[in-house]
Amino acid sequence: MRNSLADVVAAALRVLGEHGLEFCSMRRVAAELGVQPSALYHHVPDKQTLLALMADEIVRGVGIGIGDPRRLCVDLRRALLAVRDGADVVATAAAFRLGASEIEDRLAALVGADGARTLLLYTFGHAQSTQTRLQALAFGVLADPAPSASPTPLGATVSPGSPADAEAELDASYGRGLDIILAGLRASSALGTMEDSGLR
Amino acid sequence: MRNSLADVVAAALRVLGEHGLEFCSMRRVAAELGVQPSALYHHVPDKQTLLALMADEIVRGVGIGIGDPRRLCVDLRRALLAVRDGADVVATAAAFRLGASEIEDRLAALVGADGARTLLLYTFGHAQSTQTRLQALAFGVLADPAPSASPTPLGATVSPGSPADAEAELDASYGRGLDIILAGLRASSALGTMEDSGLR
DNA sequence: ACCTGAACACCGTTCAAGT
DNA sequence: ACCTGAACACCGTTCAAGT
Repeated sequence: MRNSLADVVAAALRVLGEHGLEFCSMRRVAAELGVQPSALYHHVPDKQTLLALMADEIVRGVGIGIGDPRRLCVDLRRALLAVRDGADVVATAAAFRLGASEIEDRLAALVGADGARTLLLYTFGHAQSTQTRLQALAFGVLADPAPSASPTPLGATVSPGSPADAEAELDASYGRGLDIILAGLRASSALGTMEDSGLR
Repeated sequence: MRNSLADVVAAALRVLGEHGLEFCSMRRVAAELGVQPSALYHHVPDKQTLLALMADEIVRGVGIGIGDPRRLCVDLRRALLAVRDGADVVATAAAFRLGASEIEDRLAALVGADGARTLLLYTFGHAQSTQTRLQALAFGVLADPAPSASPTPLGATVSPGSPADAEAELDASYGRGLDIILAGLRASSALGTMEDSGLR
């Protein structure tokens, strides 16, 4: 045997990390393996399936042994941001396989199905926004050298300041939104609407 | 003159509605106008810009004269779901132009910047999930004729039941998540953390 | 089991040239 | 101002054939 399915997924993640989702084509993954494009179809039925396997790998081991919903979300976000365009890959795959994820089940056990869904969608959306924004910043697309009437970016309450601490502000922004949702879950469970658990 | 920018955007929205985002290529939009692909580049610098203009059109007029954050979100969701793949188009464009949207500004005036961001990301994410899911249902991909150990779909607390009322359950699912976030905003503003307004 | 080689039906974008 | 025609450098996927 020459390449296994795991080799293909690993190569795809390498291409993703080095070139981004836009250039993570079947042909480039094949080239990364030193193989013809058609060879990939021996391991995987189509590109969508390969992306789903990559998503599984990206979130593998997230929140193991974490019983606190807030820390679980923060850990998921960390995993999404750890690889280039990771949030996009996982969010797209999750849109098809929603409910099939282990993370959602664990979150649902802590805060209920509605709370889990709300937390996950928020976490995916914010992580996607974060990666898009940081990448644009790195490319200088959002250089914004006119500090006069700059529109307030989503997630930044004040002006972005130096490019380096934009990430810190995005982290804080995520945390504040997370706290809003968790406060809402506490309020709802206090009203007896939800199964109350894990919200101390 | 033969075609205006507005004609191009209108044609693109027609292609989107009839064939979906996957097949909404520059070449197909050109064919819809009876024109060569290269002709589009007289009106628009690239495809990304065209998608952004389509997004603007999809959300145009959303929440006009609506002072209640909940109704504003519901109205936005209605607009996203009104056109095929509308949530995808708007969410992708919004990821680049976050904060530049009028809707976000209006929402921010009602519930603060953090609340606005949280509500928007949740609304985009849930609408994307809804459209993906309903389309898969229509194609029979999620036919799921084995009612035994079916995994619980994200957004469905119970089994999907008949295909027709899946949409109603998704609407209700969206509403419950929305109420969680709004309850969190009320709790936070009661703590004096947020500027309190519009949350009665 | 894993891969090659060749093909099919597409993409986005550029650019000289036409009217 | 708006468009054509032709080209460039790509896509995902299929399929017979090789080892």
